[in-house]
Amino acid sequence: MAPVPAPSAITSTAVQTALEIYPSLVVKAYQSKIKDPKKLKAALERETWRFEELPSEFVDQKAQNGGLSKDQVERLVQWKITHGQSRPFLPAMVRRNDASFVTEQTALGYKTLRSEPGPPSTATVIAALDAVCKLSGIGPATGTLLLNIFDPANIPFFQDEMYAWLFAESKATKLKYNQKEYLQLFETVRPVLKKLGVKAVELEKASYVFGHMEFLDEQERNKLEAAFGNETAQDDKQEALDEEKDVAQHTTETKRTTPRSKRGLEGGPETGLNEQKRKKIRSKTRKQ
DNA sequence: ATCCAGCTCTGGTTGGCCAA
DNA sequence: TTGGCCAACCAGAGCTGGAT
Repeated sequence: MAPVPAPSAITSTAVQTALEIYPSLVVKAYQSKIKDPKKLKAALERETWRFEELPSEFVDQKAQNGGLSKDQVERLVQWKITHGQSRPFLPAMVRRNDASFVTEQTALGYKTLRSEPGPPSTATVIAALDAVCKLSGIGPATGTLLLNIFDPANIPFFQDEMYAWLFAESKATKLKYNQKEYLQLFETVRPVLKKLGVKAVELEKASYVFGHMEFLDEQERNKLEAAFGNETAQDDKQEALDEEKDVAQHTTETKRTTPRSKRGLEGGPETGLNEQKRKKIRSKTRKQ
């Protein structure tokens, strides 16, 4: 299989082909990791909900300057951990948030995005991300998913597959899923979206296909390879190098992983280290 | 062969700690 | 006070092995 072209060398043909392949690839990817038929069905329903039903039901909420409901956020988190790496504790953490606080903070994040006409600047995205990351269980990775619901055209979801494709050289390095890494991704994706005239959510799906090519059948593989062949690589490679230099400069200016303002917001008898440690001890005792 | 309890694996989020 | 690093923590899915 031919290697996936670099982001600066990718063509809209390749992205469109990946988008055509995406629905069947998702089914195969889910089948590979979910053995229970009922859970598989639920996961595929969530997949449809996230990309088709939620955007339409969110139209009204957006028009009323509203945020996401707690139920919607919980379901998105559930989708995220099925779609990507399993993080079973995340739903429980998100569940701890007060329903009104969830709507409040997502609305605040969206208000920040709305304050700027056109595609949001890096500073605006950081500010919006800070707002949604005030929620328990929502870090930069999940936070970008919430922002992506508001602006699927310009704000990419921090997805493993996308990062791996954008920064192929970083494969050996373990992702920290912090704001710094997301800003790297954001800055790199922006020119690609502009050049190809595609939405961030479409590039998200395409990169998922690029990251799971082991699930392609022969026909799909050939189709994608043919699409890769359309690339105009030479001119773009220098551009890619220049972009990478720019990104390196930007990342030296980024902020801390977790906003300090968020620290200490948690509390109460059900949260915090002591409770976690008690649970750990209980768990260990049970195992003995 | 089947069932089921217990074990292991997983990595994003959080908060403690230290340096500047 | 802020930034950066890093270990602790979470619990469901899948796996394993003993019991029937």
